[in-house]
Amino acid sequence: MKHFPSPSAAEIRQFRPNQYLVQPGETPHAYLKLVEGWACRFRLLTDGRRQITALFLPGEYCEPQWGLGQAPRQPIVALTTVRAYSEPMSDTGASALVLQALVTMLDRQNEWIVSLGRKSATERLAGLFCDLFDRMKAAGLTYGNQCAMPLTQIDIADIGGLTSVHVNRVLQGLRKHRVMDLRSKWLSIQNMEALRRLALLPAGLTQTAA
Amino acid sequence: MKHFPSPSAAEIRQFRPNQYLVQPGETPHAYLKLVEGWACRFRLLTDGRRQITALFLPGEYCEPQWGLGQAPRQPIVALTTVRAYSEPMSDTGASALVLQALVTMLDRQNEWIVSLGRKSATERLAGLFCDLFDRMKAAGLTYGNQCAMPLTQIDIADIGGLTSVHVNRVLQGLRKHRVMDLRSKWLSIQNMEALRRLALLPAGLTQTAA
DNA sequence: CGGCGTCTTGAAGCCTGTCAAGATCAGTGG
DNA sequence: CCACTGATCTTGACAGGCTTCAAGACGCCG
Repeated sequence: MKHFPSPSAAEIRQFRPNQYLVQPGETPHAYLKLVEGWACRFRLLTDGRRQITALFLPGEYCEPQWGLGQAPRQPIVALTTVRAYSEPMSDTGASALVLQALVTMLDRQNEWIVSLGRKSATERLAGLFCDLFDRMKAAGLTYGNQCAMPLTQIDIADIGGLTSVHVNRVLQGLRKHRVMDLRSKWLSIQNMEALRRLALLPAGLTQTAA
Repeated sequence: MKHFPSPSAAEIRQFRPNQYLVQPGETPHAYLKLVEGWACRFRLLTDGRRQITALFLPGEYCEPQWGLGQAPRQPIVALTTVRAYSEPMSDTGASALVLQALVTMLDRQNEWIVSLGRKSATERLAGLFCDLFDRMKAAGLTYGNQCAMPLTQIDIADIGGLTSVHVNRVLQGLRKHRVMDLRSKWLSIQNMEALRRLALLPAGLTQTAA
């Protein structure tokens, strides 16, 4: 965790899986933008229940609200090996890019509240993988209808408010019906239309093989 | 907190229960700040399931992200009679107050994701009423350990991701154990410490009778 | 090759939902 | 002041989605 070799702060930091990018209460000095790897923010209840409240994918800002003088409330931990760019915060206020990231995060959290409150396990997970695939595509990291998906079933459970046992069963269902196949950290979507339908999303205009 | 006595735009608008303050896609011309009454934002799924994604109480800004060039994605409807102040948006960027409101909303949504994902019905509702009571207190609208609570059990269900039947049973449980009593749109908290404990919150420093 | 985390599977149970009916309450009009 | 109407609240019986518990299989790594 060496830093500040040069006076001008611009810098790439590297983290290993399960290493904290930031812990609650730390005062952040820069925006963190992921260059490579995945990270997540989460909350741990006293009895061990865990809920993941945000995922950060390559190209995305971690916690743009730091620019508004907000100290982190929840830890952020690397899910894979992560390389992150530390972008100095300007004193003159947050950039348009950062504010855009903030609004995107708000929207995403809103949708996730709807999922957790009113959708079934299958609908939730279908929606999750639609979202993640789109974000991976935005990062240029998809190959046809496939992309990396470095989450354990336990992670997925902690995103979806489920148990890993049930996640396993839902994934098997999706596999059996040829909707998508998630295996050894690799996602391949066989029927995007069906997946979007399951997620209760409007018909998708994404590319399909057929 | 009134300003802009000039003819230019400063204005109070009134809404009746179930009237929309704003619908998705409309371009907002001003910040809406509630002067009196409650409102909520929600999403309706095609099969009728409803999830409320935010509550707006007196003194609070509806949707501060409008200032960042974001069109509303979900409708906002009045739960009671509402009077709202239309605060003109400055072209020079969002005010510190509005940004503060934005960060608060992000935090609150985060907490609610944790509730919906990992907490039981009782824990969720206890947390909800703690939060609402604190916000009513901030608005100067509490009387001892009591305040107005103009939500139907159906509304509460749609906030908590539950059914109104189950909400009813949870409320009866809280009543029986002398934790709180919600009846005819009036909340009275008999045991704040117990309520906060149920909500899995850190010990509260709020006023108690004992 | 042993160990540890993850994945898979089965059986049993519970929290919450569904369905349905009656009670209570608020508002309206006579 | 009272009957009427629709929304909300309440209660009971039953069902189901998801969890819990437990054990075994698999895969990765030193």
